[in-house]
Amino acid sequence: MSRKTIHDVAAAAGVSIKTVSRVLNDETNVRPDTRARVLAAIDALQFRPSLLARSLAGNRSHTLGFIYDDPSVHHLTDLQRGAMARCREAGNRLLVQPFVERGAELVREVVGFVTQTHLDGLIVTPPLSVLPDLAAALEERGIAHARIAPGDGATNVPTTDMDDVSAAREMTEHLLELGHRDIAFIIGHPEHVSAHQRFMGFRLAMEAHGLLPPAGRVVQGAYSFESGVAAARKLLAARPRPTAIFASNDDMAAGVLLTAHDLGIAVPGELSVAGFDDSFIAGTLWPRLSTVHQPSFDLAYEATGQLLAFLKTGEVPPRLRVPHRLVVRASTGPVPA
Amino acid sequence: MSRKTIHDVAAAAGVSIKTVSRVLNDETNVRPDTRARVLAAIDALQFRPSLLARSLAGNRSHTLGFIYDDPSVHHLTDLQRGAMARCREAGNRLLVQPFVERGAELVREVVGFVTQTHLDGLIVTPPLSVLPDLAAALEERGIAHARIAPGDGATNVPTTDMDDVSAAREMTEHLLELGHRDIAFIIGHPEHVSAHQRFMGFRLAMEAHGLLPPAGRVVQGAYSFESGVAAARKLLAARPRPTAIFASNDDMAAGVLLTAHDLGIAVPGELSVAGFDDSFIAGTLWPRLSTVHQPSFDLAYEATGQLLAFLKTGEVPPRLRVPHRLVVRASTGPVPA
DNA sequence: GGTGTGCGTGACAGCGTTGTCATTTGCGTG
DNA sequence: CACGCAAATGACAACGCTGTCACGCACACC
Repeated sequence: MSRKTIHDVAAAAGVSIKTVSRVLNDETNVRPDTRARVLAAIDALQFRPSLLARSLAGNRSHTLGFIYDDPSVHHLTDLQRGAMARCREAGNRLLVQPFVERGAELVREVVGFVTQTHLDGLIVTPPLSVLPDLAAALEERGIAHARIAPGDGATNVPTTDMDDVSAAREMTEHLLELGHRDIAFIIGHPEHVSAHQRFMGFRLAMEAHGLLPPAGRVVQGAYSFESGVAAARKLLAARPRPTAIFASNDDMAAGVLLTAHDLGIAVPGELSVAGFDDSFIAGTLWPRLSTVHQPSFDLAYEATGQLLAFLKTGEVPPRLRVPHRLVVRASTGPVPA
Repeated sequence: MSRKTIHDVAAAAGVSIKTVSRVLNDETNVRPDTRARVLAAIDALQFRPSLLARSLAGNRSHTLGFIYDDPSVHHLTDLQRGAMARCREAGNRLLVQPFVERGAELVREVVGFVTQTHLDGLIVTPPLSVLPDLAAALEERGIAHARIAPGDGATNVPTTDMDDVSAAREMTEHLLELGHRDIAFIIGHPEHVSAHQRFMGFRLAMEAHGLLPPAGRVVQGAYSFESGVAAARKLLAARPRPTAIFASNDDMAAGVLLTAHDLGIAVPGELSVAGFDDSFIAGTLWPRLSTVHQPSFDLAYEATGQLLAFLKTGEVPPRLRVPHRLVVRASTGPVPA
């Protein structure tokens, strides 16, 4: 099957290739009957325009890049799905690419990626979205992009995020309402701003109740399941034990849950466990995990929409904050007597 | 930053664009000092060749498509990672695209996808890899592709799979060795051949011990967590209860585990639970799930390698069977007295 | 009836590479 | 020192589309 080209269609419809091009791109100034004739020819020949040629000739590739370096599978998958869904609706494609480098190397790789593939724009996900040198390089070179959860501070590019501070505060308040006072906290990967923000939310809620997290009750994690296990081992070895552990994402909370089970500690009878993200895993754990629903899909969906809008109009839409939601399930309960 | 082109490099190096092209493509017949001069110019200008132009002019896009329609997040993610890793090594790119259609519609969409984007080839994952009309259409049109786990039967395209039958048999034998006789089985999504093969392996092992799965002990699932919960509810309501449940993937096994916990049934004390896949989730569950390690990453990695080799040499490599491995953890134990 | 206006259409030059083929260069040979 | 041949290089078309601009034509206007 030799490739059908716009010339074949033009010949079949008895028009010039330019008219075919007009029909393909829904341009005006084509007589209805001409358009119909071209459409019929396209259909008859099963013609599909070459996106390569189109991108090369026009100045837009109708392709966005999605760059990431995320340890959390579920969160990432949801982000990717959101971005892809929005791209699909708009008739664009999404090129997904991981980047593990940092600093100048990262900048060079990303810029190379964009130039090589003629990307229209880039969806930058955490933790890449917080890197100032990458942000600077993209802006300097005029590479359109949207940032997901880049942390606080003004940006002059499309930005979406959620209120991690408030969300963590709400979860902490939920634990406080259950009577817990001795609450431990597992911090996420330090490269992610969300890790700091969630910790901040925790502290604010505690302080509002006149509480300070006692020494040894705050442990550094890395958003991974294993880091949750390690943190839980440390926390649960202490005497007295904390009555609740707030892990700042679900993967780490899963590690806490597993460790508690291993040690024969009843959840939530003797220990309450809270997570963050409401990822797939949260509903599969026993007891079902109390967590914060993080709108990962929406975050990426909206960011992509904003980027597309920016590309069209050139105007930077205002920062969009996607709502979160406390999800109380079975892993949190009243403080033991 | 206006785009740097091969012309800029040619001018800077004082050679023709064709010579630059030769250097870029590692062709012979370029004097070492000329090559060095061109390389220096490329470096100085931070030049990156346009992949679009290259694909359009040459006849290869150095891009493979990865098509899927899989309900199991973890398995899919691993496949995708494997394919991407192999592509990276070979300097190719991977375009990931889901397809939910079936029949003629699917064929049209996939073929359109390939033509539009000038794909060099396609990695076809289950369950798409089992569809005969898709396979026929691809072969008829001469679209190079590799199939992952297409089921039995000869194929004349690069193919990788694992031995689902033997793997399921081994797991069943493991349960039999623990003394279980009343073993229930949850079948996977019927569109996947692996579902049938795993069930087959289970039956073969049972029959080898003179056992037939009693009525009501075999339940249809769909490879999803929810279907595992539903199946477990049914199975665990029966009196007497089975002493073991073999769910044909980990997500369903997670559902079984959760349900058992909800019902206060001790695992593995009163009930052994086995899964299949050894996905991320298997290690996060409590008790840690006994399962079969399915080499998803390798499967896709090898399939991609085979496809690349086929594109280069035109020879179809022999079907590759990737080894699996029984992973006995804590969810299976001796039959209760 | 000449003129301006705007719609519908086509010719043709790019876009940034690779492929083909012609041409130049360098070097060993008689 | 001329000659021949292979190695090195270049000119230019081609890939399949869009952008630019020019052209022809119908229509309304004074």
